[in-house]
Amino acid sequence: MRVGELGNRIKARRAEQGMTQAQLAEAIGVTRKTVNTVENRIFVPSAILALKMAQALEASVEELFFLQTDGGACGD
Amino acid sequence: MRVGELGNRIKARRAEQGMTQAQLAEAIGVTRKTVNTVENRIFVPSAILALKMAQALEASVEELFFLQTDGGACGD
DNA sequence: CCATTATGTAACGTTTACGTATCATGTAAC
DNA sequence: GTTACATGATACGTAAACGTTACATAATGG
Repeated sequence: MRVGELGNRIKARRAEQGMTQAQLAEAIGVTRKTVNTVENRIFVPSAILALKMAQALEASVEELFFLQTDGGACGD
Repeated sequence: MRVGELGNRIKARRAEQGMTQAQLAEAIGVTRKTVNTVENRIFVPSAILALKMAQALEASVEELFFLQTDGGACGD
């Protein structure tokens, strides 16, 4: 599975802010599953969700999410 | 209809860069319809598309897209 | 008037985001 | 061992993103 086009630094930013997945989910009005699956790159979030996550984690969208060429050799 | 949560400045940025919808679409690898419908807020783009559009238009995602409270009184 | 270009929009189909609910795992405290 | 918390992951369903194709419209220029 795995998305492969969109990388993110959600987990790291969350840790820096001392937030759990559940707290982040609550802060932006989605379920914990949504935070979890985006964080683990099961699916690509909408622009709205990306903006909200960035806002809640006090980062820019570009700091939190980034496109990746998906060369392949990168062990997850 | 209308999304109502996500505003954008795609048209203005496109004009500044002198790009048509078709050119922008080609630049980011989607159809013109996709550019058109996102620009006119028919639907919310994915984070990938938002990042690519921002990149192609030399803007940040936050410059190009923004959350709106949808108060209503704000004429587009 | 006719051709071209940029844009808006609609129908139809496939894929996928996201919610709800649930279970499994690892860790820490008791 | 069990209670609690944080995380990972699944099955199922609905709604929406996005592609393809096509047509309508305005603005421009021959």
